[in-house]
Amino acid sequence: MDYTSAACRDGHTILTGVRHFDLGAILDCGQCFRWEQRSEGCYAGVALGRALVVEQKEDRVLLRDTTLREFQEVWRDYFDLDRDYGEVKAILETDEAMAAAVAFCPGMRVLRQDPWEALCSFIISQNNNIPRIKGIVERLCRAFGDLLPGGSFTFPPPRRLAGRTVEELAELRSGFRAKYILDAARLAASGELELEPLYTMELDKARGSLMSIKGVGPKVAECALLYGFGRAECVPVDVWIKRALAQLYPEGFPPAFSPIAGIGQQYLFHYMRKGR
DNA sequence: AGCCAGGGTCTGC
DNA sequence: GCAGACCATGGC
Repeated sequence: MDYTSAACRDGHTILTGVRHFDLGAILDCGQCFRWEQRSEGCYAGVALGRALVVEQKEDRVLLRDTTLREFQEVWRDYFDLDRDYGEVKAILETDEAMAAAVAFCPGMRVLRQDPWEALCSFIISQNNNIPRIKGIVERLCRAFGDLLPGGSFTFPPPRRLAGRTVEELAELRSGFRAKYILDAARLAASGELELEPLYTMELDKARGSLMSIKGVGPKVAECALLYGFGRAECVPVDVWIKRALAQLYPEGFPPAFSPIAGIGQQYLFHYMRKGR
């Protein structure tokens, strides 16, 4: 567990002794698209149907207007706080190149996001850049999500999108991805594609299942599994990771990485893009 | 103007 | 199986 204590004061939950946790890096490294920086170390966003303002100062993390119960039931898992990233990094640091990536951003973590949101967001991500992905996702939520107190919107569930038309989704300036979003929503809403089993299904079966969606190839499937279904073995290979693999790991990642290779991928991705 | 952005599909060999 | 055209959009 990567924090010492959680306590509620004046309606806010305060975590102390938080380790291996760099809020800014976690929320702005291309794994999620619904958080905006408000000020230094302070971010506002929506996840799992709830709005949150969260702030980090050194080893303390403040979750505004959050009961202890909500922290325990929702955010503790979302921020992957039950995982000991000391152990993860001990494995990764046995490798020289990965040790450099970890050293560049020791506070990186992989979030446990809502599966549908992760799937849909990474469908939108294809051949796209992060600011524009965020824009499309935001317009999608404003158009079809539920209004929350405070003015933000939830991510619309499959049922809500399944009845839309390609034209309506294209109005979000999602381009050629509109038909893919719709196909995913219809499959998920009809039950033809069940998401819940993908948490535990044999990996190659899960990959195949996701790739039955139009517009979902190996990269998007891997992203959905890693970020949405907590499958830490999954390694999305985009152009950056492809370059890194070619240069540093022509034989692939060391086998010892396997159970947490996807987390290693996140350190490496961030290092490749933002490091030096 | 041309290239790139956390890719995938479709076609032709 | 694999290369190449094409796909919408926006920033640089």
